Amino acid sequence: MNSPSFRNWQSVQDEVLRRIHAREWKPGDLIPNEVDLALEFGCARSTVNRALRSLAESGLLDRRRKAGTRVTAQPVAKATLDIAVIRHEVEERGRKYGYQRIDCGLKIPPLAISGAMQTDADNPLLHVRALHLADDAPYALEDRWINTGVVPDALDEAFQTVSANEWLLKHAPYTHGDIAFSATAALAEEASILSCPKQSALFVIDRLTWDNTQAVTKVRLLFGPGHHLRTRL
Amino acid sequence: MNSPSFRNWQSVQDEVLRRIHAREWKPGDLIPNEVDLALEFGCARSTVNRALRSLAESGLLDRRRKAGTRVTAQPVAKATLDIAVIRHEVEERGRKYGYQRIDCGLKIPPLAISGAMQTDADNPLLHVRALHLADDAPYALEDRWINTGVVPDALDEAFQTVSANEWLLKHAPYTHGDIAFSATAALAEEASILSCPKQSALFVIDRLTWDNTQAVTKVRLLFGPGHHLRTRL
DNA sequence: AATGTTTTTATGTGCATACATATTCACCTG
DNA sequence: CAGGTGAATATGTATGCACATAAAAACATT
Repeated sequence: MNSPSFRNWQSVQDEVLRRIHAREWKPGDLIPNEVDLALEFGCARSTVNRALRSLAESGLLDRRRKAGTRVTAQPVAKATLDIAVIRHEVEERGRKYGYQRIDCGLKIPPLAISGAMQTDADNPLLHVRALHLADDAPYALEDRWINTGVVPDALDEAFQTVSANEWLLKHAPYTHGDIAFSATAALAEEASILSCPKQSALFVIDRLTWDNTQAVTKVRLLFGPGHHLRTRL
Repeated sequence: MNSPSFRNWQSVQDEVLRRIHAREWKPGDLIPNEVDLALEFGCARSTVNRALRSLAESGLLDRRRKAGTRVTAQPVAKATLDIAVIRHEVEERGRKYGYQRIDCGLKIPPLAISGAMQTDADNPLLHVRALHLADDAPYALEDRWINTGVVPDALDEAFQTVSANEWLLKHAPYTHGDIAFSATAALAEEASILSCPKQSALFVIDRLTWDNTQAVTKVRLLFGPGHHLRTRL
């Protein structure tokens, strides 16, 4: 029973992963406690702790004080999506990025918008629409409302060359956000902007960004047919 | 300049977050090193390390040895989606879960499937189609191919009452998976199963699960119109 | 049996220290 | 000046120890 040196937390983690995967420890099973594992692996308890904590964070282990550590029965796969600036997203795929502002101006928003952003119904917000291009073809249509009460500087911007997407990241701090993915059929105008048939199935990302209790911006991104959002898990 | 006790890593993290958010440390800025921060906060370096490492994991800080720690210029928002078993997903929304198997049998898969799964083109796979219901209304259509070479036990299952979704999680180990989200227009048969109009925009999740180098299963989930996948960031 | 109290136990965290490792930066050499 | 070399430095991690904390389990009390 030579223990081939599990002296760093990565290798401890690998070994634990191996045992889970090899079903030596089955889903739902209680695994040995940290002290015993440290003894077996010939390392410090804190090293084992680091490894197990990391696995718990990624959802493979369930840990509770006194109750011990067990293999998650039905691991909730955690797909981590990287929502980057659209320009980066396009360039990372090796395509040329392009940007066209469509329109921009202060407007009283629809009730659905002021409601979601919790602003007064008669309070005008900055509305910006723009098209993101990849290799000169339409990539995504951005429809955004900006709370000028929170980001007054946005009023001085026309978003002609810099997308609101990027400008806001640089100028508007935020604490958290809600994001939702869905599918919708292209309306006539949307279809014409994205140069796709009317009623095409579009991939949608809705994002609402908050600075503590105040909504900063609400954006809807419509992606042309065939768009895929991929990740690993 | 009283330092009101930053003696645990959470409060250190909160304070760092506050400074980033208050723009005392702006995007791109280099922040003080761990030793200095530990001194300022009156705690051990390892405590500061824990706090900063955690922030780096969530993408708010960029850390490099010797180069130091800086506030991420354009934070890549990491949206973590929890992809649970569909039954749990439905029940968590407080709705009644239902399940109907549509069909199930060994079949030679289309080339697109055998190609993606890297199985021989003439190798039959187990094909299962099923409908998931929420409050007796169609919720998601599951179309799945199972590699019986990897999960031979699946042949003994008819998936009449237990969904392949759940059965596999319990019986088939896997190491990793690819997942993709997109939108598609409902074909005639899909529309009829989901009882929605033909050509409706459906939300799609495609998942391909691997056990090391062998594909375990490939599944396509079609969600009815109006479905949203939400998360926080 | 129902309820409240104490003990036990596994994880969670903090600290001081030491050493590892990746980079940068300054310096040296041809 | 180009290019290589080595010192300096910030983060990364392992260790041993101590104590905190949650929660189960054992025990006592009514």
